[in-house]
Amino acid sequence: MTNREIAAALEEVADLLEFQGANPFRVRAYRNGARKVADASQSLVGVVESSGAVALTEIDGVGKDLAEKIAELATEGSLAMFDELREQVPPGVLALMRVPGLGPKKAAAVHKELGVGSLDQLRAACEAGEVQQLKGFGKKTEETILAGIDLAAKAGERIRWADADAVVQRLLEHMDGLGAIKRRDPAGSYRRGKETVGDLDLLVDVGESMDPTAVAAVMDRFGEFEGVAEVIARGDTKMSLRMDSGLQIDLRCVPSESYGAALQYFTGSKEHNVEVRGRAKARGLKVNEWGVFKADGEERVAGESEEQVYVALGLPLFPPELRENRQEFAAAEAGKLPRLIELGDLRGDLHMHTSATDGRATVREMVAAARERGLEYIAITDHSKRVTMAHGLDADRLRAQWREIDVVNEELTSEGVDFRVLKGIECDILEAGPMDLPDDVLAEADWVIASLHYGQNQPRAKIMDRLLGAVAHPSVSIIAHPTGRLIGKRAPYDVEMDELIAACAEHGKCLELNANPARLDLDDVHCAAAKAAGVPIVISSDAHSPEGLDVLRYGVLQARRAGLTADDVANTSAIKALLSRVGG
DNA sequence: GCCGTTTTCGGCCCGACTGTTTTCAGTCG
Repeated sequence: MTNREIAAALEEVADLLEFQGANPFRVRAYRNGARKVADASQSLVGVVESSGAVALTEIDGVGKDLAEKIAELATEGSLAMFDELREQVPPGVLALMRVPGLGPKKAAAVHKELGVGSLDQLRAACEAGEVQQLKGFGKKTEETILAGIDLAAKAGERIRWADADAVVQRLLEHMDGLGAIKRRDPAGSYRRGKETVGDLDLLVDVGESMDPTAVAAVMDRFGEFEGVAEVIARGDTKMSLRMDSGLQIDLRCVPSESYGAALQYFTGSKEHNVEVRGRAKARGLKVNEWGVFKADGEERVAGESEEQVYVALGLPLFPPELRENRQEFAAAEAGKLPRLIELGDLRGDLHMHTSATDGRATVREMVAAARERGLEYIAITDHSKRVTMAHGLDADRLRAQWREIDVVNEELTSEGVDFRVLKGIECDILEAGPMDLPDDVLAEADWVIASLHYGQNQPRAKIMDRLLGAVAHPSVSIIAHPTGRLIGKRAPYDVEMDELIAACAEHGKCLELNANPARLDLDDVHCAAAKAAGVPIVISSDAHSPEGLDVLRYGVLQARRAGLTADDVANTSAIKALLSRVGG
């Protein structure tokens, strides 16, 4: 089983236990375990095979029990306790808990009292007016549930960060200019730069005192945002909207003295905050969204700025991208919190296409676009001939393009421009294993990307043969979009990432972090694993047009989540250093 | 189910909002 599959199983165990009314802390332990498994950079099957179940207890939050259950999943592919739980809880009941407003208690009630075991039955029971008769339920609750059933399909659907960003920018533009707003920041998983975002949070500083008039003005303006379908809730400080698209946006208004605490709190992650609060408690302090307080009284120790909040707890101001309770607390204690890479650190872009294949611009136009964006070098890497739909290049057309690149480089040199174009190719790894172009052609290239576009559904052994063969090829510099996943659309191909990373380390090859917002491949966990193995990451745009270069920032955000510094990313180097570091 | 700078037992983050309630449970983040 993959780590992801093991994590999904543990997560479902937690759901089932929660439905049964189990000890909430036991439920939390399973959820926490699921997250740790999903975040693990090594394949846990491999860990269990080489070191046994006991090695898993090294993972923080995994004790003897969970270690044995994870090992059982890893070696057997199933878990006896999981199967028993599934027998006790009818299938379909878990879907009930995904209806907004229906948590484990209410879901259990409708199941126990009314025999409801599916969304269809729940709808029927609501429409028959049976649900409002239950103790603790009423007419309003029934209506909420009925509306929630329709939302259940959409709910849980996360949007890409880049799409969330578009909404955020529109929202900020809509809100800005209102005098009642002193400061404002989008928070939540958007601020942490997660590759997908479930809902949006906007935090607003309404001034020294929570002037009700100011709050009302902010909330009124918020409610007038274009595309609002409904106001879900509106209280004294908090308001929630649902957009036509189904996206939920939460607004929180806080006084200036609490703004930093609120920003810290609403940025999350939940797991990071649990740790923060636990640490506060150990220091005799209490943290909530209003500030840091002495545990025994009302005295506020911090709250105005986020930095003050962390400092009061003896912690550094963590970059939002690292706030996942993965390694950040340990790194901070060791004084090894990384200085994360920034967009300005990138000096080149090593993956892009031109109109010779499926791109829209010429080599010269791509050079101009890259120079406008402050880059010092690019590699032109069009598709190879196997990619017939894109009119991929054969050896002759490729060599013709390289002659053109020679001319462009000579022009740049004669104009005194410090910019260089590398002669590259995105060469397919054919279904049977070999590269799509002859070795002597690849040997002439400055930069060879190896990619897998066909036979993506092959079994793991075959996929790995192809990838490892490419890594060992003397002319190959890098594996592009190593898992092939498209976020929310296409599953990754069956890659044993540990093995691929180890091979890259052995042969001195790079792995790509493809910055296309639909790909972001490698993901943050795998990037961190590559870093740990000393494998350089290359952040690439895979641009098919001049504007396509602008996606680099999404890749940088993902790299930051992985804890990457400029040194971990090869294309932060000047051209000479790059080529001496990673061949070509 | 996990964990230990007062602990191997007894804790485990904290508050807003809603609805069904006259003081609180459930849900959400």
